[in-house]
Amino acid sequence: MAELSTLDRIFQRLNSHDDLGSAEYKALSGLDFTQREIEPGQYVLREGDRPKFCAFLLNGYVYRHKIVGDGGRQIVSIHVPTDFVDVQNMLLDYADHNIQALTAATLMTIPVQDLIALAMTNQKISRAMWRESLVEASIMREWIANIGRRDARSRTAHMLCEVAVRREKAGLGARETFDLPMTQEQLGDALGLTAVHVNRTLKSLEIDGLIVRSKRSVTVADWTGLQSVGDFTSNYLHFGSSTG
Amino acid sequence: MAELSTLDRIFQRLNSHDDLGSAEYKALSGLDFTQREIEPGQYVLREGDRPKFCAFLLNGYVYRHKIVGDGGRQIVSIHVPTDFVDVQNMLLDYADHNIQALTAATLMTIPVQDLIALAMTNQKISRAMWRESLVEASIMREWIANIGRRDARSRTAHMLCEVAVRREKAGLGARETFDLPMTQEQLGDALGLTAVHVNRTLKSLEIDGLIVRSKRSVTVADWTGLQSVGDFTSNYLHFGSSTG
DNA sequence: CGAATCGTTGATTCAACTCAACGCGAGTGG
DNA sequence: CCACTCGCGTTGAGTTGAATCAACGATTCG
Repeated sequence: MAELSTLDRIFQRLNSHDDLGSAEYKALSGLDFTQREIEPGQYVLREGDRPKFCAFLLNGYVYRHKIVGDGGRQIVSIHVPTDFVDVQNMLLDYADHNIQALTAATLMTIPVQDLIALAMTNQKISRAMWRESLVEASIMREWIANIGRRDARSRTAHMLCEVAVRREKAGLGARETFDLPMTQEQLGDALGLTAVHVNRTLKSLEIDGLIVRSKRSVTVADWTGLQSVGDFTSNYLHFGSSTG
Repeated sequence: MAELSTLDRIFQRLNSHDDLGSAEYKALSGLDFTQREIEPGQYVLREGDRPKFCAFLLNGYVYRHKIVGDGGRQIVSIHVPTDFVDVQNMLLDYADHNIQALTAATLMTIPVQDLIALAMTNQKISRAMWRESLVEASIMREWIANIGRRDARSRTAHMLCEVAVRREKAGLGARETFDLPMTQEQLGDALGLTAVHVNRTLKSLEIDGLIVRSKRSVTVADWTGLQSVGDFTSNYLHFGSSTG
């Protein structure tokens, strides 16, 4: 498979939501893209900021989080390449959460106003971007259920499955080969657990032969088993377009 | 204040997201509305169903929930009158969650295809509905943080604050007078707690003078106190339009 | 090579769950 | 009109999953 251009990747992503044509491709190509390299831990947007750019993630991991009153942090979503990391804020006056790089990452930023203007004049793009935000919301609902109703083992397995499948869908390799470079502290913040308990939970999953760990990375060893422990199905990821 | 017609209420709701004009009012009035009365516990939509209608809630409470593998239930959102209860599903091929009436409720249903068609031809309506769905997503992020990072007391107080404020915003009376007719079982399913623990938590909030309970209803006794215990601010509800 | 960050493990505590009994009010049927 | 049931709320006792506290390894990086 030939290397895809950035524009192709954005087009392909939106095209997965709605059937786009050459008019849309042309319209997208007219956007004012800026490539931006960010370092691990760097903030893309802070709570309270007015969003000025919408970003398409080309490389690396990015996550969004909220800080609660006692200083606790909750990661509310994780983004893999080909995700838009800012559709959620596009039409809102200020960000209700922080966006931060997990690893070194490459973003393609687009001025929010331009993107809104494009969506307002192109139905298909509007529909595709809207759908993108709805699928994200569906993932959030699953996270609510995951954190609210599954125990640590199941919850952790579920999250690993989700990231594995989303990476695979994005063309980043088979689900069995994915790599998740999060610290146990960060995993805890995503799962509503403490780092210590994440450590014990991962160990337990490894002992059961479901995952393999080496250094700071996790690999799936037994997909079926992990899926079963994690009570995971990919329905809520809504692969397949609205017109299909 | 004169009684508002259903159409006025829908217009007003969308107008809170984006400045609409008479063209939008006229377009909305052309929609094929059907009023539908539903009973407590009745399903509006089931997981896996293909959404055919989008509903505007006129009266009563409605909630959405997911069932996890071990039979546990997690409520992922609660709706008060003037909420749209189905924008989340509009562009998705099948529902990833259930929608059920909490109390007797009145819905105004609109065929999904008609509403999409309208949005695709009217930028302002499209933008307003899109924004409606983004605000809902913001509420879900707050729920993730609430369930993941706050203890039972704070978590419960936070949810009470949210419903109180959303009801007030919808013109259903001051936040101190709201009534939440949920069983403790249902509250538990919304908060990721058991009914027994909800009972103890509510009791504790009442002893501290933050709420008053009588029969199956909760009233706010000390708003400032409840807000403080619940670590609640209304930022994430994004009152105020995108153009303001 | 030292410092800092992150992972690992054990001991202990605690918040929330489970189990179980009982109370209460609304509705129902004899 | 009372007895019965049923669903829900309340309370206590005991258990447990996850948090906390604390120490020590391992890894990375300047």
